[in-house]
Amino acid sequence: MDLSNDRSHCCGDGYRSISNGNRMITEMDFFADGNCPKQETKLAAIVKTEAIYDGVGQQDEEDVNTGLNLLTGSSTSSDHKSMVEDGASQNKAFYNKRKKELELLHSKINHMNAENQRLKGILHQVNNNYYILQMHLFTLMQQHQNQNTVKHGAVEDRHDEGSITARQIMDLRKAEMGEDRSQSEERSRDCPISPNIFESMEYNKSPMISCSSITGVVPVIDHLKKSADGGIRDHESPEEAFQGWVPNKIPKFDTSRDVDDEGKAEPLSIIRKARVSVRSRSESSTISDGCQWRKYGQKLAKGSPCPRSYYRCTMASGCPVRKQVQRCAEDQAVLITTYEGHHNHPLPPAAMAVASTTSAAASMLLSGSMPSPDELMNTELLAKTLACPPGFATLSASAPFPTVTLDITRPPVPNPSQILQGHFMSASHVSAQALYNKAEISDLLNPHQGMELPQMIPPLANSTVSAVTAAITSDPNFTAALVAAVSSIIGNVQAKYDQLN
DNA sequence: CGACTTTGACCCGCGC
DNA sequence: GCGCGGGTCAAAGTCG
Repeated sequence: MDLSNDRSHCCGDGYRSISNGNRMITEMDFFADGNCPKQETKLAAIVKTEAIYDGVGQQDEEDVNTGLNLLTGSSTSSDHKSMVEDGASQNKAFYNKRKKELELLHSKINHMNAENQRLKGILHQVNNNYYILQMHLFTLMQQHQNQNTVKHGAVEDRHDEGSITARQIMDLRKAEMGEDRSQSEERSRDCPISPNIFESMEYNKSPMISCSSITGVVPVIDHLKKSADGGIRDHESPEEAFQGWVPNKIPKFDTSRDVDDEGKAEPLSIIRKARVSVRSRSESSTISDGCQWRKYGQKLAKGSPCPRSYYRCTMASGCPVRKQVQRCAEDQAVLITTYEGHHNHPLPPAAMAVASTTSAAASMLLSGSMPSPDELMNTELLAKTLACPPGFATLSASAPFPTVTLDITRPPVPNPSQILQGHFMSASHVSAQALYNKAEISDLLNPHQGMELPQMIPPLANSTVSAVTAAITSDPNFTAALVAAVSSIIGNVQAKYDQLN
């Protein structure tokens, strides 16, 4: 570019930019100050910087090396000095190039951060909508239940509808016992189920220990509860939000959690105390359910020669989940493991397999989508619902809390895939037969794997059980299956909602 | 030495 | 009010 013919630009603002497609060429006119050097330096002072437009568009405004000697005003400098300055100019050009690349990356990072923030906003919005829907659902269910209580009374209502929710059970008992508000609060641990409902229950024939764990479904219901209260309370920490196991001493000091504004017992509080008991045959003292447990106590329960062990989950500090392990008095080969509470941490796949089983059983009890307990006791529809053999699942009310017992010590049924599906993926779409087949193969390859795993599947050997668990947890569809299972549980609530409308 | 188990003591709810 | 039983705590013991 011949600047000799461009003097008209020299005394302007000193800068001139030429846009050329995606390339921005900037010229800097060092003669702009009006103090034009002599004619022999007319070739000096051309500065070109090139910046690549990245869409965001930042024009370079930086110190640049002119590559020329602007100070001497003479072309008679020594050759040595010229060589040194040439090297310096190359270094500076390299530095400038790196700096531009850094700025380009910085620009891209900013762009990605902006996108990340946008996605976070969308996620937040979706979550909010989800919580609002949950709140609406629970409010409708509560209104519906209150109307039925006023019109018909809880007992008649139960028969009229052919179904009963956990809340209805609890309210029924309160109505029968005539509890006042303070009593309700003080007796937050009381059995919510009327004893006469379950007088003929199978529990009396096969004693079970009184504690258990529900993982998976309870957080959802807990959230319903919180939503109905107008959202998560400000004072609630994340740990409190996930609180599942309520130690005996805590309700005494914090019964407000279970009592609403009207002083009625919180309908869903009992849900957190629902329990799932698993009866299985095991030689070891405990069953391996994928979680880490720490024993914190042992008692010799009255009426049983076998001590009862108490464990707490140690996979995360403050995890409220407890389990009790006790051998059956009648058949000491049977190990009864009872879970209560829900984990406040992610579960490993192996634990999720068991958790999904207990969750499915608990959801049948707690979601209200099942027939009345009377029907349940007589026809064991729960077992049918869970695709399990007769006698697999029973509902207990003799214990202080509603308890579902999954008896997996029963004789085999013709279709093992049905058992698999009922035990592990009661609500999933995973092909149980495929899992069974995979398990059989795995069993042949590794017959002694995981001998301490729970005997979840009577028709299969212990090693096969572990193989099944491994097969499930290694299955690429496992996550999808879990999602389907949880969706099904939530779907039970949705079905109830649809039924009410 | 830390993690875990054992075990007696303690707390609390409930029935009498 | 008292005793019983279930559940939990915490110090002591055990193990790797």
